[in-house]
Parts: sequence; structure tokens; C-alpha cells
Amino acid sequence: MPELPEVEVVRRGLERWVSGRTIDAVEVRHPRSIRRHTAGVADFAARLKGLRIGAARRRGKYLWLPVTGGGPASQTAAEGITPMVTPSVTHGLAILAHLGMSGQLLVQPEGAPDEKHLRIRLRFADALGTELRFVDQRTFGGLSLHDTVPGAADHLPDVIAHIARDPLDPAFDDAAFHDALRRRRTTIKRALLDQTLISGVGNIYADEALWRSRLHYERPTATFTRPRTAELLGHVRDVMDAALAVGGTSFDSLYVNVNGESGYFERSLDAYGREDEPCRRCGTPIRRRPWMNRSSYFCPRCQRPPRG
DNA sequence: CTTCGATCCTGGTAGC
DNA sequence: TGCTACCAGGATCGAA
Repeated sequence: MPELPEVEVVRRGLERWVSGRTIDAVEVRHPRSIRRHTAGVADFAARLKGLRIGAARRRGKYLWLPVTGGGPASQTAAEGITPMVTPSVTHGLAILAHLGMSGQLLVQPEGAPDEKHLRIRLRFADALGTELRFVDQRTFGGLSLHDTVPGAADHLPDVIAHIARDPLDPAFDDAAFHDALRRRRTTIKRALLDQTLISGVGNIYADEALWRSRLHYERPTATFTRPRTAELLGHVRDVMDAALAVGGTSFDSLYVNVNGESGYFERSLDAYGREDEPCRRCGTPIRRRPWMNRSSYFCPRCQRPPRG
């Protein structure tokens, strides 16, 4: 499933194959794949027509494409409400994407056979002969259209302003993250998956970073010292960089694939999915424990549970 | 305010 | 063989 490294690979693919192009038509094959658009899928499609796509952006697991050429995304007209004030500043607009668990963004030749789970198709007003497809088996992901935060240089969509910066973002604040950990009354894996504290980390990379740090997933965050937080962040970055290095080698093709690269990195995982296989440090069989309706993988010897 | 569990979804597979 | 149960899990929402 796509976490930060896989999403970054997709972002690079979009930058290479989609940015700069103008949308000609949008075909919505499954309404659930359009999120938070109360005016409906027809309105979504109509608003996108004629917009030009800018530089592809990412924060954590979210991707967005700033677009220009249209009006504000607010749906007051569709709801029959007259705006009290006409905004004097220009609204930015962006197409926001989340891949969920099974989403893919594919750049395909026009006329290529439809994928079984094709949900949305974007055609472009040029002669390049390719189109953008959102394919998603489980429909946990989707696209949406939003105003951007006024003045934000990255055109951040307003609805993800609460998502924390990710650990590969140069503006990520390590000291602030440590302070937030100390304030929380929770455990470390919950904190790593809390996208308002640190974004881009999912179940796989959380388990991998904790294994590298020799930390049990239930260690209380309030016990963390500055060096321990620094070491953990270092391992989070290392494991993501390693995955990105593998996935990033294959993106420069027409086919922007999520599943392809994560399959490569799967062979390098030390904890996730390795139940009963020997720990690569000490040989003790890796354990799997039910946790939050999913699983945690850890080495019972290297990653001792906290007292109590 | 923080914390935590239920919910959404479908294909693959284990078990009977 | 055909059926049921379960598993994968990110983000959101509402309850405590």
C-alpha cells in the first residue's frame, strides 16, 4: 500500500507526464472516487474542463495538482446561496488526490483497454496521445477539488492544512515533533501514524523504523528523550530514502505505477510481513500482534515491551 | 481538549 | 465444490 515513498514516485511521474497540460474532459466511472464534492460528479467534471495543471505537489501521502484558469471551488452558487462578498483576491485551486490502500494514477495511451477498476479518466486538450487514469480496487482513495490556502507558495489545499509536514520536508521541525511526543499520552506507533504529528508514515514504515530503532510499538511517547527521538526520526528517514531510491529508478516511463515499486522494496523489509522469519539482527522469530484492527510486526528480543 | 474505536471497500484465501 | 469468515488498512467522525 502506498506510503510516502510510493506517493513521491507517483508525484514525480505526474510532474513528468501531466504537469503543464490542459484538461479537456473528465469521465467519472465511480462516484465514490470523487470526494467531498457536494455539488456532484457532473459539477466536478465541468469545473475541471479547460483548467491547466501546474507543478505536482506532495505532503505525506497526499498529492495535489494546482490548476489555473477557473473560478473558486466554493459551491455557493450550486447551493443557491448568494455570496455576501465577492473575493477580491484570486483563489487558487488544486486537484487533491489520495491513493488510499489500492489507488493508482496511471498515464496510459488513449485507447488502451480500460482497467477493471478504472474510476476516473482525465483527457487532455493536446496531441500527446495519453490520458490520466485513477484506478482503485477498494475505493478508499479518491480525487477532490479545493481552494488553496491563501498565500501558500505550494498551493496547499485548504482541507489538508491540518496534515503535518512529512519527515522528508526540509521544513519539518524535529524539535517541535519531540515536544509534541512528550506532551502526548499515547504510544509511539500511534504517534507515528498520527498524520497531524508527522505525515507519510503508515503501518509498514512505522514497523520498519521501530525495528531499526529497537523500540517496541507500545512504548509511551512521554518517555522519549531527545536523543531517542532523533534516532527514531533518523531511521524513519533512512527507510523512506531507501524505498525511494529503489522505486525512483523506474518512474521515468509512461506507466506511473504504485504497485510496481513497492514490490521491489518488499524484499528489503526487516519486520513487516515477516512473521516467524528470523530477525536479521539476532535470529529470533519475528512476531505479529493484532493492533488497532491491523498488525504490528516486531522482534521480541530486540524490541522489548515497556514495563507495566 | 485528548484519546480511541467503528466505519468505509473488495479480492484473495483459509477453513469447513 | 461452494459457502462463510477473515484479512489487508488510511482517514474521518463521533463518543467518552
